[in-house]
Amino acid sequence: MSTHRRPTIRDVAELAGVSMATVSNVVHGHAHVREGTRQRVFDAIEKLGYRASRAAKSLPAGRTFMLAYCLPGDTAPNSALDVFLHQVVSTASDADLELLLFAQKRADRVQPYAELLRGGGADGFVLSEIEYEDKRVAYLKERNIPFACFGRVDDPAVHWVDVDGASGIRAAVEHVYLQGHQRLAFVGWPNGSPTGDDRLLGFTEETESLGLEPQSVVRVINDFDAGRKAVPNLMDGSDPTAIVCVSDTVALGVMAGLRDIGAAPGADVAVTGFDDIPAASLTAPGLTSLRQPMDQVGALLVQRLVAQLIGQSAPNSILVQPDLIVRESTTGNGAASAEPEPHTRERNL
Amino acid sequence: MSTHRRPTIRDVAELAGVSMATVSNVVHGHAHVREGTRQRVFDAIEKLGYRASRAAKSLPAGRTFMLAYCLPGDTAPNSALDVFLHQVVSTASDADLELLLFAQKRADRVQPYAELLRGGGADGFVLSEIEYEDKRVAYLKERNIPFACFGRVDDPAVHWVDVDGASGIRAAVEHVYLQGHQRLAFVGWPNGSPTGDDRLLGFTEETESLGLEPQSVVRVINDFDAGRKAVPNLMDGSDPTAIVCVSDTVALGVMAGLRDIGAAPGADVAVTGFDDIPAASLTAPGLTSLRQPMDQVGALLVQRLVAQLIGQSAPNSILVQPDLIVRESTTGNGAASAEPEPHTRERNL
DNA sequence: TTGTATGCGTTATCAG
DNA sequence: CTGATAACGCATACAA
Repeated sequence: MSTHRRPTIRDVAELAGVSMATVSNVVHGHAHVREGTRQRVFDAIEKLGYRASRAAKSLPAGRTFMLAYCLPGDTAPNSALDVFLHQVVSTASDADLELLLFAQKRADRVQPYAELLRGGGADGFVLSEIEYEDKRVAYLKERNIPFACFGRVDDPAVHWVDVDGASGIRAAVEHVYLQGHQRLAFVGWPNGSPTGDDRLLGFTEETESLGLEPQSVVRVINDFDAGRKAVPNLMDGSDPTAIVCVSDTVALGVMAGLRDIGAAPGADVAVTGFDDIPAASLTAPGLTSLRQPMDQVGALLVQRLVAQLIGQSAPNSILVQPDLIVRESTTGNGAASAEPEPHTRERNL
Repeated sequence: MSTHRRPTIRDVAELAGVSMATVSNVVHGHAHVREGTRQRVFDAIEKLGYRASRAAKSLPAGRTFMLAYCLPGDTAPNSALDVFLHQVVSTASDADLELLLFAQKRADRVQPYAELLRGGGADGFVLSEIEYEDKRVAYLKERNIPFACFGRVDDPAVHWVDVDGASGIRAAVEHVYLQGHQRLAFVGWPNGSPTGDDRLLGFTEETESLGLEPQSVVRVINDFDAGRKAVPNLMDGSDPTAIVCVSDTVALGVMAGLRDIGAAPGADVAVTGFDDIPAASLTAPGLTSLRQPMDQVGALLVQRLVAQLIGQSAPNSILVQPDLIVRESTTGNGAASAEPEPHTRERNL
């Protein structure tokens, strides 16, 4: 029928035959309350289905009991967002915090934060897609607003969690090396992205540490076609037998590029990616990749944030390790098993 | 330095030399205010960067100025969520509404809604993953709480937006038919999912309407391997030349299954999917699919919701059309161009 | 046209 | 141990 008015603390108090203050005390365990009244209050709460209204709590407390997260802007469709958000929401919920979502409409990365803050805001922010000299970090830090970053920040006072991309790529390099590959190549992103630079670093470090000659590196934007078109350049001189890529999207492009020039990815040339997007396991051959533990990251971020909110100290920066997922693109048997016979019939070309 | 206290309506009033009520009137355009004072108030607001606090507004208004959305539970990683949420958030923002995210922890689909509602809640809900006889729909409707569903509901009073899956599949069937295919098969989901049933309906309708014999149909869960394993059954008797699938995930599995038995998807057997997940364009051959206009859906849902909130009538149900994206899996030239030479060298097998 | 006073639901302070 | 009361920031009758 009609929307039943939500029960207030006064309703509970009347039903239990006590004052509002006593109800509040019972709920928060503040003062010592006689067991008898305590029980009556709990019964009334149960019976009425009472729960303190967020808005009413907010007002005197000066807090919102909400965390906020700004959706990444014009980036590519992000399947990891799903599990990330899930974990953020449910970890926040464990601390009785809710998650407010907002988005940026213009190019200005800071404006939406400022806007939200002016309107009552949130108790803390989860930031992702951190860039060098991130304006948002500066803005929030200056105002003493609690936040935690998914992505490293070069400031010991800032709380952040990041995936160890360098270590991930090192694992990939080691993996293909153990498969017998000596001539590797790296397809990276353009200079200037913390994540991209970090992953490239892992490649350089590990190939050096293995005593390999300097290996060829090309840089492309994070795009299937860009990866595809990079292959001819790559196979120009050094003829690598394994291509380590900065991302799955690029790696899948590279695989297509290899086919373009008549090479079988996985069989002729090993390929690795990063991120373990769904497509990595949905293609033949499957793409060896590095899975980011987005659930861990989400949980840790919120835990860091909560620690700040309750004024509890804790380590400021955490590096989590990605998991190497080995598939046929580096073992060669996938392409074979998926295509037991050569394609002989072709149409339309 | 320290967090500057947010300016209140009182600060604005003092600076402008008027009362709080006047400020409120100016902001809401309620009463007629003399142009001079109006300007002074606006100046003060501008200067102070004032914006009414959400919590303080909420209390007397009995509204939260927030919409809420419950993240889908244990479903597969959903890259469409990204653009969907983006659109929901930004459309809501156009109506000065924010989006609260929550999640369900247990099997009970209703409990998180009840919980949120008890704690102050939200002004309206966006629901997705609608099932037959959806408990949440019943719960919210019973309590007169505004909501809008992504997914059809068999109740003329309920506001919903859905993608026309039947029509999408009809387009796919027509497309492969025009490519010369007469023996089709459909790989669907198990009975009981509104979306799956709808898509199957489109297949049945269109093949009938084209005057084709009843075509074979198999049902599998929405899983790559399930699709892959379905192929042998499919090729048992009728030997279809085109396989229409209920989803991209299944379709990609089917393509792998075809390779398993030595058939080249795209060249030997046409395959279509649904959803246009990123993987559809990241494989060779590319997968012909149907793209759901998630941005449209998100915007329409919020618009429906807002219409309810301001008591404005509007059509309750909207069916949006998916777009057929034709790729090489139904034209045959993709596999060819991507693999100009047969794979002759194979390792490890 | 503008100002004053009250209430929204909660928590915290202070008496009893 | 328990109850009254002020305050949080805002909107809205109502008064001037």
